[in-house]
Amino acid sequence: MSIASDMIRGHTDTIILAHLMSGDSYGYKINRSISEKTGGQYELKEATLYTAFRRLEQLGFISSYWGDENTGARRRYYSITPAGVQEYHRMLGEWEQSQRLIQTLITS
Amino acid sequence: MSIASDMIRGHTDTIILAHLMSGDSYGYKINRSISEKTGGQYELKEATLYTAFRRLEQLGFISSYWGDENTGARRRYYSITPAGVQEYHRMLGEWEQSQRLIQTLITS
DNA sequence: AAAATATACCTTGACAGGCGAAGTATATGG
DNA sequence: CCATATACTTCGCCTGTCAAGGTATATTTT
Repeated sequence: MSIASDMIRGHTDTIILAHLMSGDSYGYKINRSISEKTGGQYELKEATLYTAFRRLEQLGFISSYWGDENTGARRRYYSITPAGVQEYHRMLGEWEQSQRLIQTLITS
Repeated sequence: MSIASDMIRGHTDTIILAHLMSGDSYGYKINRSISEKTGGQYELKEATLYTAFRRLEQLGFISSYWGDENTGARRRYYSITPAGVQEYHRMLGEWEQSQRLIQTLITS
């Protein structure tokens, strides 16, 4: 990972929700996907990822169920809920806004 | 303040360095300036601001001296150091990079 | 004259998120 | 049979933010 964690902090949840917008998935795969999408420049740490799942489920933004794999390790799948979809859009809006704000503030 | 702190987190130091790029200044004024620049949408909390000053000075990115006001409250002025200027440019680069990364990851 | 407000700085303790480290379990390739 | 890949989980530390409280001086209001 080459990007500072504090830059991503506050976006972890949105990144996960974004992935689930394209359909149910599970932890390991989501992390793989992030790594691929960024050309290996970024990946969530496992502890961070699974902590985020707990938090998002707690908040009602995602729900989970065990997959019925008959081979390999068991997988816990996650679905985004309607509240999660709404939250995702809200977060996107915040990103747009904060992006402009930060740009204003860090260019001297 | 209407913007989530976690969105700004990781940029506090850069915001301060950016301000000092335009010349020496002191805490209260910098915070005012941030508030004005963002139309009141964002302001650093005092504790956060002064913690950041300590951190940046510790790291050698800024240096401080007491102003010689003969009226009003005393002011501690801050200067950006050469190392701070370098760090500022590095941070700007990180911002460009992470901005692209986040954009990639949060748009489904 | 007293009280309120603005300027200006500082410290303490709590909290939340990220993450290193370690552990559990199954399947596959050498 | 052992290493590696897949897949999930928990514990405890670290760091940055911030609410709350404090100090001190000058101006404005009552």
